[in-house]
This record gives sequence, C-alpha cells and structure tokens, in this order.
Amino acid sequence: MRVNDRTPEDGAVREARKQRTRRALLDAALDLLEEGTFASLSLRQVTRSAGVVPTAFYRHFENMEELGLVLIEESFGTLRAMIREARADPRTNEHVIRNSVAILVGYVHEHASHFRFIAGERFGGMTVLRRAIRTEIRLFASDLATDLARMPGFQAWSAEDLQLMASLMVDTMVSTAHAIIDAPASDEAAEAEIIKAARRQLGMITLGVPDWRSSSPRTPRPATPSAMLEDVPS
Amino acid sequence: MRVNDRTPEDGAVREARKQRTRRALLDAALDLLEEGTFASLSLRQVTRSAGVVPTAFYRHFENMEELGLVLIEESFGTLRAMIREARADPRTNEHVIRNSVAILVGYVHEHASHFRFIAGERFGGMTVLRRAIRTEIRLFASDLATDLARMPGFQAWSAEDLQLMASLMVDTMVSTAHAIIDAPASDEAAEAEIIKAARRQLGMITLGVPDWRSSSPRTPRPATPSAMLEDVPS
DNA sequence: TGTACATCAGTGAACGCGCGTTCACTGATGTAC
DNA sequence: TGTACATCAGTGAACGCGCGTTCACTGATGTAC
Repeated sequence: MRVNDRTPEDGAVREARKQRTRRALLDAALDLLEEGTFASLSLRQVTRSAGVVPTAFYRHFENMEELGLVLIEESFGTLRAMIREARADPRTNEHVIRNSVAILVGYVHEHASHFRFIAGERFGGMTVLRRAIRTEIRLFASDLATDLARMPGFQAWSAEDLQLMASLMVDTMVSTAHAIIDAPASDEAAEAEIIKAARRQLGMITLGVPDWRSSSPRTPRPATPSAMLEDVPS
Repeated sequence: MRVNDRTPEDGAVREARKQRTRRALLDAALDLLEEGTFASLSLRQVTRSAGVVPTAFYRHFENMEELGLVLIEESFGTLRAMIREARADPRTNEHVIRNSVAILVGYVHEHASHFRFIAGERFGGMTVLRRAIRTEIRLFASDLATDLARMPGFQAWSAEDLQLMASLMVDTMVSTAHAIIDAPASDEAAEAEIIKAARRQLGMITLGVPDWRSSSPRTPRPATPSAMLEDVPS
C-alpha cells in the first residue's frame, strides 16, 4: 500500500509536509529569539534548529528578512486578536483599566515569543521590521483613539489629543508587556508588582480626563492614591 | 631636536597618543551605530573605521563588550548632565514641561549618537548593556520622583506613586528622544510636531495631579485641550 | 648632554570558524494515460 | 489498476568572505646613568 492512498486530495501530502517544514522554521526562529535580536539570528542557526539543511530554507523564504516579515505579521495577528478581545469585552465600561491589563497579561503569557519579538525589534532592529512595527502600533493607537472618542470623558477632546492620549496608553501597555517578558518566569510576586504598576500608571494617565468635560459639575472623587485604580471615565 | 623635548612631563606623548587612539575607537563605534545595533557591530569594523589594525583594539579594551560599557557610561554622563541642567533650571516651577522638553531636544541634537545608542540598546541589545541602561533609567526616575515630591501638587502622594509617575514621564521623554532621532535630519516641521506631542503628553500625564491635593478647593482650569500645555503643578 | 636599554602602542601574517549562497543531485509525491 | 514521466522539497559538497583572536615583530617613546 502506498502512503499516498491515504490522502486522496490533489497533492495534499507534499504540500502538508512543506507547510510543516515552514512552520518548523518559523518556530525555530521564535525559539532562538529568546536569546538575542533578530539581527543576530543566522539562517544556518534557524535551519539547524528546525532540523533541515541550510539550503532547504530557500524553498520557503527568499531570505531572513522575508521570514522576519512573516513573524511580524503573525505577531501582530496575535496583537490584533488581543485588541479585538479587549474592545469587545462587555464589561469594558466598568473597569476598563483592570480588564485591559488582565487581557494584556494573558496574551503575553500565551504568546510570549511573539511579544518578545515585537518588543526586541521595536527599536534597534532591522529597518524594515522597525517600520512595520511602528505602523502597526500607530494603527493600534488609532483604534484606541476611536474607542476613547466614544467615552463620556473625552467628548470635548480634539482628534489630535485623543491620538496622543491613545499613544501614551499604548506605550504604557508595551512597557508593561516588556516588563512581564523580562521578569523571571515563575516570580509571581514580581509580576503582581508589574501589573499593579501598570494599572496605577494607566490610572494616572486617565486621571485628568474628567476635567475636560467642559465646565459641568464634577463627581467628587476620593483623595487617596490607591483609589486611582478605579478612577476611570465610565 | 627630538620630539620628546617638547613634552617634558613623564611619558606624556605616548600616553596622549594612546588616548587619541582610544577615543578614535569609541567615536568610530558611535559613528557606526547610526546604521545598526551594537550587537551587529564588529571589532574589525570599528578598528577599520578608526584607522588602526584589528589587533590594536586589545591595547584598549578586552573585547567589544567592554567598549560597549564605556559607551554606556559616556552616554549616561551626557544624560546626567542633561538631568542636572533640567533640575537646576531656575524657571523650573513656571513652565516645567516646556523647559524640560526644550532641554531634552537640545541635548538630543548635540549628543545624537549617545541618545541613538541608548535608545537602540534599551531593549533587544546585549544583556549586560540592557541591564546597565535599565538601572540608569531607574535612577533617573528616582531623582525625578524626589523632585516631584517637593512640588505642591504631589504632597499627598505615596513614594510608590511618585516613582510610578516619574517612570511614566521618563518613558515619555525617552519615546520623544527616539522620535527625534528617527525623524529625517532637517525636517523641522516633523520635529515641531514631535515636540508639541511631547508637551501635550506630559501635560496629560500631570493633568490629574491637582486632584490629589486632599479635598482642598481646586483652582478652576480652562476647558480646551490646548490649555493643557500650561496646566502643570506650580 | 649622550648612550644604552626598557617599554609598549601599533603592525602584519596566520589560524580556524560560521556565515550566506551556488549548484547538481535524489527520491518521494503527484499526474497522465 | 499499473506504468512511465514530471514535479519539487530537501540534500550535501563546495565557494569565498568577514569574523575574533594568537603571535612574534617593530620602532618610537621613555628612563637610567
């Protein structure tokens, strides 16, 4: 019995194997990125780690840069899924910050290699990757600005200011993701600190927002810093 | 007449020449860092660019990592000078944000290579450099937190919250420095935008500060986003 | 001041290594009949 | 179903290159007398 008898569809076996190798190359690259930047990653390292001969690489990618762009695309796929989840969350208007940070932390843990890659290449990486990342983060900030525009506290804000505010929040999220990635793997206390810091920093950023609600009467707010965590436009 | 007759001090000529070569190596590295990260910089590239033979490198540094640490030290020297200037500015209490951003922009232009180096290695660089940078930035944030503690708007803040606020501001400053470095060299319009964005973002961050002045009566503030720039604890 | 010796920053040849890329190939998979 | 040929993912040898590092060296600078 020939192996092919088990796969009646058109050229499916060969194609499936090719895809498996391609995935192995991408996964090998992501693994290797845990100890070094993309620029310091060699084609031979990747193929060695993927279990194929160096020349096999060219059946899948023209060069390392192309593989890098695919990784960026995948990583931003993860990021976009995360953003979609955060925006869709029905409880969004109740504890925005707490929920957003929780979703971020969950994604960072589940897709550590993607986040590690983005964080590492955001500055200092290959030009083409840096540009792709910058564009993507800008789009993310724009989406967030759109969401902010619909929130009560931001009614009086200009589009430009909404964009700046969104950038600030995105930067803080990125910093937080990086801190989690850098923290020792199983140090739960350190991670709890990072999460707490992120919540408070986002709280600080949004603290002044209600003041832009023209001159309408303001809700009295508590006067202790710890209350910041809940002090969010609702 | 022997050359040495002109330099009567103990072994001064040889030492001076050695220092000149050392400087040439450091400057060559800073120059080369304009197109790539430190990790992608080779010992041979540096010596070639400095005009000496590769083996001469070892008369000055044990390896590239040691040279990298010297560059970090120098770069942070620049950063510390900048911070000193910003903290000493007598007008500090009048237009903190505007002045701080101006000082930052001035230093970034005058020491572009130092800032480029720090920005590039902050994430994704060699482990030892990353750690050095992280420590230094943390110290910077601590200094800033100390300054904030003395400002009226922050009297009710805990040390922890002051530190978080300082980190937020430092992160924004670092992002701004990076944006300036990345902008096309002579594009003054783009730079003006970056400066404006930095001022506004810092304004947004500090916008909520007065709310922590326990429950004392608050000064009424203008209700248009553009007024944010002046809306700083005084 | 002049001489004889010591120091040591910089030289140049040589090394073994991992790199990216080329090329002709192999043999399993796919297709036509 | 079986056969004959085509496709093409992966192989393995070979290449020239830049790398970091070693080593013995040179000759200007420095020092002792």
